[in-house]
Order: sequence, then C-alpha cells, then structure tokens
Amino acid sequence: MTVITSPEVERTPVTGRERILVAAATRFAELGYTETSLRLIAADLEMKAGSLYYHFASKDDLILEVLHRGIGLMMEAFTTVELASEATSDEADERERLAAHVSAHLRVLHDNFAFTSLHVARFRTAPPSAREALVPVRDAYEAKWTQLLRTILPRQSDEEIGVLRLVLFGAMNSSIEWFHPERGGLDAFAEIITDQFWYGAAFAEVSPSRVG
Amino acid sequence: MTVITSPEVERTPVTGRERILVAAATRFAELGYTETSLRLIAADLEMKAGSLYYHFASKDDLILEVLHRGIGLMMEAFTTVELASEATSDEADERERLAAHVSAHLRVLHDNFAFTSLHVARFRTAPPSAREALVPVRDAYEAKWTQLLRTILPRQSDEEIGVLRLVLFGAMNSSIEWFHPERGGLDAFAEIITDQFWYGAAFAEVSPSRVG
DNA sequence: GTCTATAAACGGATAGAC
DNA sequence: GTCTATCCGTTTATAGAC
Repeated sequence: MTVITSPEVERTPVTGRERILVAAATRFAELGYTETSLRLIAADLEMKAGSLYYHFASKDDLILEVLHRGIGLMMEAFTTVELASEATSDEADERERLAAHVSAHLRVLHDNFAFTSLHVARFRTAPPSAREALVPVRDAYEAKWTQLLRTILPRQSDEEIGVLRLVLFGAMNSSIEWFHPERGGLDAFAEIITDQFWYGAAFAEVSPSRVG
Repeated sequence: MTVITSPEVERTPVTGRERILVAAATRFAELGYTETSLRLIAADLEMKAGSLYYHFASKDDLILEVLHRGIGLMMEAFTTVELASEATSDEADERERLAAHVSAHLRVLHDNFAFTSLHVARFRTAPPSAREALVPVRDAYEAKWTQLLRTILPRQSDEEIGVLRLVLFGAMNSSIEWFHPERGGLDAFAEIITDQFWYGAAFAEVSPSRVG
C-alpha cells in the first residue's frame, strides 16, 4: 500500500512561533487588528493569551511581523517575474510583460491571503507605529510598479503614470473582497484585469490582434 | 458695507443631533468604528460621553445613521445623472453617459467623505448588525451600476459585466485613500478614470476621436 | 513553554442630579 | 440637554508557579 501525502502541504515541522504567526495573520485578515484579541488567537491554538508573550513581545510585534512577511512575499513575486522576463527575451511584448506581473501579484495576494490582505484592505487598522515602519517597504514595492508602467507606457506623463498605477492597484487589490480563488480561475481573472487595463472595457470587441 | 457670507456654507442652524452625527462620521472615517470611542466624539464637541445618549440610543445607532446617509447620498447622485441624461437626449453617447456617472460618484464620494468613505473603505469595521442592515441598500446601488454597464457594453457577458463593475468600483473607490479633492482637479481625475476604463491604459495614444 | 492570577486601563451604557 | 458618577465587561501586558 502507498501512503497518500498531499504534495501541496509542506511537512516541515511548524514551530510554536510560526504557528502563532499564522493563526494571528488569519484572524487579523478576517477581523482586522483591533477586533482580534490575543485571547482569540490563543484560543485558536488551544492556548492561553499569556503564553503568547513567550514568543512575541507585544501585539504590535505580531502585526509587524505579519505585515513584513506580506510585503516581502509580494516583493519576491515581482522580482521573480522581473528576472524571468529578462531571461526570455530582451524586448518582450509589453502587454505580456504586464500580464505576467498582474498574474503574479494576484497569485501572491490570494495564495497568502492572511499575510497580504492587511496591506491592501486593512492597512489602516494596523497601529500607527506598525504602519510607519512598513511605509518605506511598501514605497519600494510601489516604485517597482511605477517603473514598470513607465517602461511599457512611455508616452504617458509621470502624473498619468501615477494615477494609472493607483487605478490598477485599486482594481487588483479590491479583488480580495470578492474574488475567491479556491473556485479556480485566477489566471482567467488576471487576463480580464490585464485586458481591461490595457485595451479598455470594450476589450472583447477590440480584439488584441487588431490593437497590438 | 456688505456682509460677506460664504455661499458654500449652509446657514441652517445645526441641531445638536446633526452636530453629533457629523462629528461621529468624521471620526469613523478617520479611525474606523472600533477605534472611535464615544468619549472621543463627545470631546470633539466639548461634551461628555453620557450626553450623547440623549440623542442616540447606542453607538450602533450612530454608525447606522451615518451609513444610511452615505449610501443615500450616493443613490441620489446616481439617479440625478440618470434623469438628466434621459432629458437631454434619447440615445446619448455611451462614453459620455459613463463619464457623467463616474464624475457624480467621485464627486459625492469626496464631497461627503465622512459619510461615504466608510462604505468604500471601512465597511468591514462596522458592527455586523449595521452591515446586515445596509446590505440591501448597497445591493440596490450596485444593481444600478450593473444595469448601466450592461446597457453601454451590450456585447459583454453578464459575468464579464460583473467583474468590470467591481474593477471600476475598485479604481474609483480606492481614490479615497490618496486623492485629495481640496487641491482641485476632481473633474480631470474623473476623466482619467473614465478614459482608462473605456479606452484602456494607452488612452493618450488612442485618441478618443479615433475610437469613438 | 505554558499555565494562573492579576494589574491597569479603557470601552459602552445607565441612573439620577441639575 | 448636559452633567457626574458608576457599573461591568474586555483588553493588553506582567509576575511567578509548574
């Protein structure tokens, strides 16, 4: 008989600290920072609130580490696509380059919902100290997108690029409120977002081959 | 000598109840529901927390009335544009129709920030009871937009229309996090949003006259 | 590493004086 | 209509036993 193991589940032993971090992130994503009490996080792990302080100095420390991992994952996803597109062709099709980044952003967003959703939907619920610490890291991620858009839309002014980046972020990030990737179709969804952004709402009527 | 009065400020005497409502809405918009204590709202009005209970039965009552006014204002703005476009021409240009609605939505959003921003950015911070009460009203507003998009994009499937509405909402509503209308330029901003949604990101290269 | 117990502060809400 | 005073629950965080 063969032992059935899920290939998707990492079998690395989850340390106490990591277990707490995941439980906290999950509740923060669900309820927001203030609404999530340490008692609730502890209860999810069948522990008592006081025990958490052996692993983390404070609730602020918890959210700070969750936020850092979240933006770290997003940055990682971006640079992975960046390196891959440099490797394949020196001057790839611009729409395809955008599509790859949109897909990667949506993928990392939804696959690590607990760690990333706070950034795009509940950042203001985090305490000011945590927000301030994260701003430089978030700025770096946003700057990468701004640079990407500048490259693939060379005729737009810097002001327009800035607005377009925020519009694209608004479209992509609002999806965490309603898109459920467990039903599948994240790739198709990424295509719709990309086509809408690139060709406009009437993209179904304006065939890509005609425009490109 | 003439008495200078600001034409923009309603000189209607603000009743105690209305003063409290505005102060509460302002703080809810700034800090979210949970982070805003009744003691803080009262302090803003140089009152004591207990006094608020003469005007409102509970904190839930306060947020409920704020949310109702917010969605009411948005609904009002939509129907105003709807009636106006019916009056002017029987089959107005579709992009222009969309532009008018986008402009109205952004206008009402930013001009009544305290009452509307909770809907588009902090709805999840409201208590479940208030959220449930508001869902039908919000659904009605969203249905109006869905119907509008269905009319001006007749070739898109219902599924695509649904995604496009959410994408448009994401783009418009995320603006409350970063767009500051007091610096002016809301009309120009509405044009960028509309053009991006309609013609795509390269709208500056694809001139409207060429596409229309 | 986890527990119990508790400190210290803050929240919404009520009662009754003025 | 607004105040003071207070009740009562909840929260983060700490101290010390095991």
